[in-house]
Amino acid sequence: MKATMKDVASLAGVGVGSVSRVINGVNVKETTKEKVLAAIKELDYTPDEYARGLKTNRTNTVALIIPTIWHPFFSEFAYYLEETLSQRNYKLLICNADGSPEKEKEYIEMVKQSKVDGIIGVTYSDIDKFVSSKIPFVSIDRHFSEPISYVTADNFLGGQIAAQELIKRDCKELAYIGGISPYPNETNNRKEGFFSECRNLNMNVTSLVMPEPIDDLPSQLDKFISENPNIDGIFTINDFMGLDVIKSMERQGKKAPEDYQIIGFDGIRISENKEYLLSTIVQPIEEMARVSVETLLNIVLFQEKSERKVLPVYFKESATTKTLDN
Amino acid sequence: MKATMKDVASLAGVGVGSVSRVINGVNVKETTKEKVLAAIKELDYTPDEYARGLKTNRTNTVALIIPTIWHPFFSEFAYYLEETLSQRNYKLLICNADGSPEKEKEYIEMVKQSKVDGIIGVTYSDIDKFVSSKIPFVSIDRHFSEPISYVTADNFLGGQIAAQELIKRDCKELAYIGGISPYPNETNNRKEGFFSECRNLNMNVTSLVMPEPIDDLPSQLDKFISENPNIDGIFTINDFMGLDVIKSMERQGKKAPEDYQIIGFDGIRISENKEYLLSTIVQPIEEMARVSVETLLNIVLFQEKSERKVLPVYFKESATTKTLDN
DNA sequence: TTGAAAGCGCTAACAA
DNA sequence: TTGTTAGCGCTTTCAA
Repeated sequence: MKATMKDVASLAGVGVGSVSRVINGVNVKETTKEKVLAAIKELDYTPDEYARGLKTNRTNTVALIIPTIWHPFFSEFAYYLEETLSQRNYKLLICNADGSPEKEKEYIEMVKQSKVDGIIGVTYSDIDKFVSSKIPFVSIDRHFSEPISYVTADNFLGGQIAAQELIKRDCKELAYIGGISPYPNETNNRKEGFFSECRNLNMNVTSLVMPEPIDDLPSQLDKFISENPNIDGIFTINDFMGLDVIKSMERQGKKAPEDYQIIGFDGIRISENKEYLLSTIVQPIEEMARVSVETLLNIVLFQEKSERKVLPVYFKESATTKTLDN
Repeated sequence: MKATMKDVASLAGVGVGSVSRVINGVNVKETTKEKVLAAIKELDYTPDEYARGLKTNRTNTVALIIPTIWHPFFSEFAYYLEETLSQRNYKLLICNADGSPEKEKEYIEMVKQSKVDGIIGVTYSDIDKFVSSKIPFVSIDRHFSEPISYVTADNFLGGQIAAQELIKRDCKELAYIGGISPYPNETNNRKEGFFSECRNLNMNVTSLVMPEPIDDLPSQLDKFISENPNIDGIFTINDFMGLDVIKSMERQGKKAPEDYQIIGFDGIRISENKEYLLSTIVQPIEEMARVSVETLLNIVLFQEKSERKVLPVYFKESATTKTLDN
């Protein structure tokens, strides 16, 4: 049978209060402490988190809601989240919401049930109603109507940088390719930034904007590309879309960076120490994770008000753009 | 303030026992049930999992210990685990152990602390001492000395299949390339299977076996490849190693499948709906996840004895082997 | 079929 | 600095 605090107390010949104090590191005489510690070791005692949580109402657990963990962006994000949380002695629960508002709601309920202390969520569905500003919630890449905390990369800036880099590399015919979600979404600013910068620099842009869920993506890409054969500089809403565009281009016999140049967005890598899949605007995923944890724990622990953090992005050259010599 | 069972009971005009019974679906008169349900809705009540866990000693949570979630094999595995667990109303905690036995131990302790009901672990370090057969633990890809449950793909068979497929495709000079861990490890059977089949078919095999942690992998590969210029069929311990070999080959101006053919192991895909990275022996990751959950919950819920499951693998052709016409 | 009441293992307030 | 004790919100006897 598992040892309880009472067992430790009686073996050590002290009260349960003292045992509790030793464990929580408050005022205890050295000799008492030693006796208790000896008893703890003797009985191989570890405190029951459930009983503790019942009193303190804290679980030291945070839930992450994402569309799917089976995606390098989210798995990298989850990796750094867990690392950061672990340092603060917190645990990480994973929820693959797959765009299901029910499942997102279920996890949000867990805060009320005190199964988790707070939530970090990358959610693209419409769950405003469930996310009241009273629960500790940090959103990634998304504004809610309520004053919810969020952490996001500077998507607008990313779009601007993409335009600059393509133009610097002598692209004459620019294109933007991406999907568009029915829900308000930070990623849309990537397009805005790109267009804005092109306008400033007096460049023309063709675009293919596909409503989500996207139906038969390859055909749509093939069609767009063959209808616009002179395109030589492409910015895609994210790296995965970039990969699809590259494949479509291949089908037309075109290769980057010789025949065209392309920049994605996200900065995805398959795994640590692996390369970027294409030239891309990198989101500072590790920093986003750290800032998310910090923001969330500030709310959980100190009831801080909601905060909004926008983090910088940068261009990372890989194999799909020409190297500038200078 | 959060509503408690007591609040519901007094609003419904019944005792807390009845509320509990309604929630747990046991013998209650219909009229009572209705009153209670109404009160629950009225107060937006949800049971506190902590209090419940304290009594029942169950958390409906399972922990997954892996080296890192930032790896497509593990993130796919975690994806299917979460999906399966979710159907059974269980939650999934993630632990990136990064090969740290301390962190693995910490999570194993969580079973004792009743923070989780059981553990599914892919662990390559030496933690036998902590994993007693008394705690609900399902190991992936690894034998422990104690009679611990495990689920694994048929690595030996995979190695055999790889040999067959390369030979079928007219490879004459075979090679095996992989790392080797100081801890007993299922993945070693991949090599054994490959060698065994080559022996049966009277084929010679060169091999590069590097002790882990591997120091300066690219140089070792370059050296091996330039010293063995006639190799035309390669089997690597896993897909990532395969990718590294492909890069090394590229540095020597060789391209698959024209100049050589290569088969990896794991069946990694970046994300759902994406392609395999190279021709490979596919582990049935989804099924491994389902079987792991089933095995674990049988132990947790029904105290079943440990089970050992070996699941089949299969060859999946992709761009790095020649297509057989028949 | 029910309500009352006894704990589950812990923390924290209180009194000593 | 301590031991004692009252709950935290729930489940589960036990009587009624």
